[in-house]
Amino acid sequence: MAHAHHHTEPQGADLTVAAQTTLEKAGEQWTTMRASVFAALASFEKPASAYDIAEAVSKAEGRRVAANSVYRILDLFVGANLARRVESANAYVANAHPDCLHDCIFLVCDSCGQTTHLDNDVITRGVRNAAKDAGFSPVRPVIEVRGRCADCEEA
Amino acid sequence: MAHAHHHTEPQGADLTVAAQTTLEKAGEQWTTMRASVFAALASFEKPASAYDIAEAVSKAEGRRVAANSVYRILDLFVGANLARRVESANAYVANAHPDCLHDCIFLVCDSCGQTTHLDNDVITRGVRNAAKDAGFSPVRPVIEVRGRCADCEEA
DNA sequence: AAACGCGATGTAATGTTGTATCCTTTCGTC
DNA sequence: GACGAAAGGATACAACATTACATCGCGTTT
Repeated sequence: MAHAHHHTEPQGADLTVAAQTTLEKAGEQWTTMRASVFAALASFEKPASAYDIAEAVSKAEGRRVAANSVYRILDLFVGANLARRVESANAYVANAHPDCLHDCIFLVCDSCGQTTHLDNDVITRGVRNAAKDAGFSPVRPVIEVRGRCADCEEA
Repeated sequence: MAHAHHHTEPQGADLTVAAQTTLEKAGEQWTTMRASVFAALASFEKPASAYDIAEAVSKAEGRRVAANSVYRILDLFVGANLARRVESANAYVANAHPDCLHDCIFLVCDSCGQTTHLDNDVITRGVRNAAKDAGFSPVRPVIEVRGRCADCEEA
């Protein structure tokens, strides 16, 4: 069944603590580098590319951080559900609820880039089932919608 | 409601004729270059990148065809519904039913790359409605599933 | 303490995907 | 044939992603 929970968005410190806890529970280390990447990722209000993050961390640390280090850490984060990749934008967003595993839906505004996150288990279950019926198994749904957000529409 | 139609896949000549007809009906020209790109695209049984296609056309024509020409034509094709872009693979597939406009769902095998195409209007309608309810307004759903296909699973 | 294994990170190079700019060709129309 | 518009070619570059290999820190073994 659909589990009920509030999706109020934790900010700043809370978010980071949740991320650290989750990562450590998964048997991975919460290093300073990982903390920096997570902080940078969380500081964007739009999906950020690996290069955006590399640049942000570089600036924050006063040293050059290479893209591939960022990619490695982002992959780790995605694997641990601390972050998600927005496929249609080649970019990443922090996941405010790393302990909550459901598939999600991203609405990406083509005009301003703002991305909102929906959870709709009815839809995602439908997609999973459709894939399973076609013989696919294991399955990772990618459900995104490109369009114009309400703010950009009225403008 | 879901419209009923058979999705038997037209092959080769039929597919090309349908593509040409549709493109011309849209007021665009069916040039030799476009025919070559379409033929190359249709000749792959998996989603092909623009560079894959550039290479295939280059080989077929015995001259160098640059990626940007291919991109231009693919964009045209996508706009006219002759082809579709698989976002999670940065690649394109020919659309066997250019006259049929519904949103579609791609199942992409992470192991062999084979991609199958589903139509499920119940799901796509759900996604469109969810986006609309969130204030999004023109809307282009991207629904893809990464996983392992039946053939790769049993192996 | 020296040697070792191992995970994390750094460095550099390279590969892949996508756009921008400017120029030439083609083709319909007059 | 002259002309303008659409198509395509050439080149460069920007953005995204991976690979191979070196190094560092740290706990364990000897």
